[in-house]
Order: sequence, then C-alpha cells, then structure tokens
Amino acid sequence: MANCITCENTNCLIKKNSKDPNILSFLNKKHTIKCKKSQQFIMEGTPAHGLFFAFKGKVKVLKTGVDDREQIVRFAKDGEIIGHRGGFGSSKYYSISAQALENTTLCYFAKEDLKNILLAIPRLTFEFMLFYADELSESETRVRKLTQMSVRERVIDSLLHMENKFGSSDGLLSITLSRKDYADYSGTTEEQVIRTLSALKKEKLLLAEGRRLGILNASALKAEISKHTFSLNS
DNA sequence: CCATTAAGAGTGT
DNA sequence: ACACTCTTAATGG
Repeated sequence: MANCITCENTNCLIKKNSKDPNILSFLNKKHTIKCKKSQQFIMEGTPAHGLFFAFKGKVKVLKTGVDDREQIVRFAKDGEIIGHRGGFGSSKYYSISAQALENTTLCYFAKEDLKNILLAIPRLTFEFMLFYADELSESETRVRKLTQMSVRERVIDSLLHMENKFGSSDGLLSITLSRKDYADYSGTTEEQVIRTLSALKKEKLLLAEGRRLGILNASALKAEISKHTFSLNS
C-alpha cells in the first residue's frame, strides 16, 4: 500500500510535509484505493466525502455536459490532487467526475481527517492555498485558450500539454489518449481531431503509431500557437 | 490459443 | 454530423 514515508512523489503536498512531526498521526488515516483502467471513482453531483491524490497512474477530470458531450477539465499524474473541492469548500457535492486512464493507485483522505491535518499544519495549508491559486490561474488560461484558439491551435496546444505534463519515451508521448479524449480536452469533436492529427502527420510535425502519438517538431508547433502563449502565462 | 465481438481510427459525403 | 470501412483490442471458450 502507498506509504508517505517511502513515497517518491516529491511533488505531493503531503509528501513534502511528511517530515513535520505533527503529520505522523494523520498519515495512518490515509486510505489506499486501487482503480482499474477506465474506472470512474468520482461522480459529478455525488456527495463529496474527501480528497484524492494519484499515487501512481493517470487520471482525467471531467465535467459532463448535455447529450454525452464531455469536457475534460484537467489531467492528473503521480502526486497530484483530484477532487479539489471534496476536502472542504462550500459544496457538499463533487463538481466534477474523475476517471482512471490506466490502472491507478489512489490515496484518499476523508474530509474530517483532512480538515484536522490542515488546522494542525499551517505550512501545509499555505501550500494548499498556493496550489489552489495556481489551479485557478491555469483554469483562467484555459478558458481563454478554448475561446480564442482555432480548432487546429487547440489540438496543437493539447499535444504540447501532454508532452509537457507526461513527457515522451522513444519519441512517443507517455500518455495514450483516444481521439475522443483529445476532442473532449480541446473542445471539439472526434472527427475534427482525427483530421487535424492527419494534417499534422502530413506536415511531418507529428508521428502516429497506432493510437500512440509522437511530437516530431515541437518548436514548429509551439511557434504556431505562440501568439496565444507568449503574453502572460503559458 | 483462436474466434468472435466490441471499440476505436480514419475518410467521404 | 452521419454513415461506413478498416484496424486493433478485449473477451471468452
């Protein structure tokens, strides 16, 4: 099971503060949950009882719209928080759904336990605050991108985001998403994504091996969306 | 291990 | 957006 002392997720806020003597009594309140690929572990509108961290694996966080249109809000990898508002906040319900993209191990803190941790460890609480501020900023940037970028630009931006967040090995992105997932993240349809990816392939900017994608010319792709990214934020 | 089915990718209209 | 083909992955006996 996931152990905070031996855990290698140095980006995890809990891990970062695991040396604090006050935290030890809380760490054994943590639950470990195993999730199979494509399993949904948070359902939008469901009562929120706590907060998740990805221990190992990849997760997509999404909002469900009308007639099974989905909007992927963000992705999470090892050490990252899922269910932002489950821990505290005014709403009693999750405002998002979360689904494992591969077999994933989650850490879970119940609402009450988390509250006690935060009250006991100001430094951790402060880091949580910084995290939430960054998330809000990120979210605002994404709104701007979704409204101001063209479809092609949004697909490119998605690809670069995956490269940034999950990296590549052997020239292929370490995360494998369906075309539908790219569509749901880029705010388009699957067909538009497929066509855009085909175009990028023809232009030798992108490589596809089955459903795995590889970025061949990152600087050209970055250049294409630079007018949206060079001013403030990424 | 192979065969059947389901899911996903890609293209034309 | 829809209909269709082709490919790949999952299932189960």
